[in-house]
Amino acid sequence: MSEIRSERILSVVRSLPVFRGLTPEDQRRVASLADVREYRRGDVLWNTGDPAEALTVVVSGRVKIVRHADSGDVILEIFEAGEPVGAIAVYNYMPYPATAIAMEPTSMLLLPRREYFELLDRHPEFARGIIRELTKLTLSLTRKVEEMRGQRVETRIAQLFLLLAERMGKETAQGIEVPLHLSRQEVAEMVGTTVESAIRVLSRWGREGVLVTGEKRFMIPSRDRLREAGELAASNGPGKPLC
Amino acid sequence: MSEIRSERILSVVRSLPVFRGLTPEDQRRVASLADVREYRRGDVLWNTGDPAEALTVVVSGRVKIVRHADSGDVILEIFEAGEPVGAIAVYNYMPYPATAIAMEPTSMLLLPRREYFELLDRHPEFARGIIRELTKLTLSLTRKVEEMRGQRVETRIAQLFLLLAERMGKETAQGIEVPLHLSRQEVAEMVGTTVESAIRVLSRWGREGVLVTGEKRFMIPSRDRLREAGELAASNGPGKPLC
DNA sequence: ATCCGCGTATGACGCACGTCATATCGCCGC
DNA sequence: GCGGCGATATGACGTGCGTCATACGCGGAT
Repeated sequence: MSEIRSERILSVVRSLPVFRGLTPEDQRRVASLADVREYRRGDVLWNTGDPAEALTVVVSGRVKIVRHADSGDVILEIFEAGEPVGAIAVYNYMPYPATAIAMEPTSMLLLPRREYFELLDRHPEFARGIIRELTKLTLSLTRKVEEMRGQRVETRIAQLFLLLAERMGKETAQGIEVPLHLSRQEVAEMVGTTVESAIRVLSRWGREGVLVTGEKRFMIPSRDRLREAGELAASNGPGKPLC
Repeated sequence: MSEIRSERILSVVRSLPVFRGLTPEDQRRVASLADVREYRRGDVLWNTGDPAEALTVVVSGRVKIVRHADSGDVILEIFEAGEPVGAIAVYNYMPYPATAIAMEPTSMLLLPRREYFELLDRHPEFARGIIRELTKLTLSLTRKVEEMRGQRVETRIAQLFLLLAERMGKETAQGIEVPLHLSRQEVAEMVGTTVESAIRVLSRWGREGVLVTGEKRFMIPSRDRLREAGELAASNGPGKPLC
């Protein structure tokens, strides 16, 4: 029983890119100290303010990072398989600055902080991998700030889905498929608007065939049509009163 | 001449917290490889897309990081003395993702990438300092994203100045002084709005004595009054139709 | 079957704020 | 002196979208 479990954890460790640079014996050590946990959609991995005692890496599934503001929640980021979540908090002995929630059935690997630091010190390659992830995160936040400003809601939603298509889109016969179950509420939280506005845009695009919501996924028949739907807005006649 | 200069660079290196953990001989080595440059207000340190060939640390003065979007510019961050700027870009061999501009007479220390990496590898303490700065940056961006959403312009400007007061405010007889020369345009770019809106809010607050613009600085007579000016908005009667 | 809760959808209303136009006040160069 | 330029200011106008209300379909609980 426990044998089977530890065998499974070892294979999980081997499968994660962050641990690829380690020696086989270090991988075994990591596996012996790590734990794997399963979550269902909606499960809270941790809340804002919880102490960060372990490095958590997404093994499969997806996790959203949410900040609760008075004026509604904001989804800061979505992490996928292979990505470390909350590496910053663990590193700095700080409480988690935001809440983490599973968006689908998800399994996570947990590595105690102690061991995390040891790896950082002994394996420069591991450290670089972590820093690279931090970089991705920073750039993504940067882009988010830039997009948040001024832009119309339609534009932001279009950009969101174009980005998602780039990150996790699969080409199919009918266009690009984004295999992600996002509620209208979640879309709203990602672009910083209200549910109603998100619904209005998405249902209209659904009718127009620009972006079709399906069973736990979205379809983008044409990247270009989505892009221009976001750009030209309700611009009807000539003259450009829009920014 | 060159002697005097290198002497000066050495003292600069010694004065920067990031290099404090180094051995004296390493400090001397860093100083011998580093360079110091001076800029005036408005000078461009680098543009978006420029190759990042050196780690730059603010010695004195202030630098703003700007992203040029179609719909206007956005100020992402302001760096002060002691803080490394663009550490991410250098680390990842990537072109700078944003433009850096001096906001005041500013001097910067430039350390070639090669040496930067050597320090990272040989001095874990140095690496930790860098990661700590990255952390601060990430958290700051996180907060920015959260504030950008939904909030009214007044609220965002109030939060901006409360934050600045916290970061660089000095208590005086008339209140908190923020010794920073920000044009209305720059305020607008920091909170993601237009010059006109920023002007309207700031000039009104000036008349009301909530936030007074002075010669290259701002005065906040009362933190609380500024806070409530941002919160209650034009809410007059009871009932809360505002978010 | 009935009720409740949740996600989705759609309409009406109003306001905050972006846009455009205009004006004043320095400061600089000639 | 004058004209041009940039920063600050203020008013008028239009609208995107947040707010509120209402409605419908669906799954789970009793």
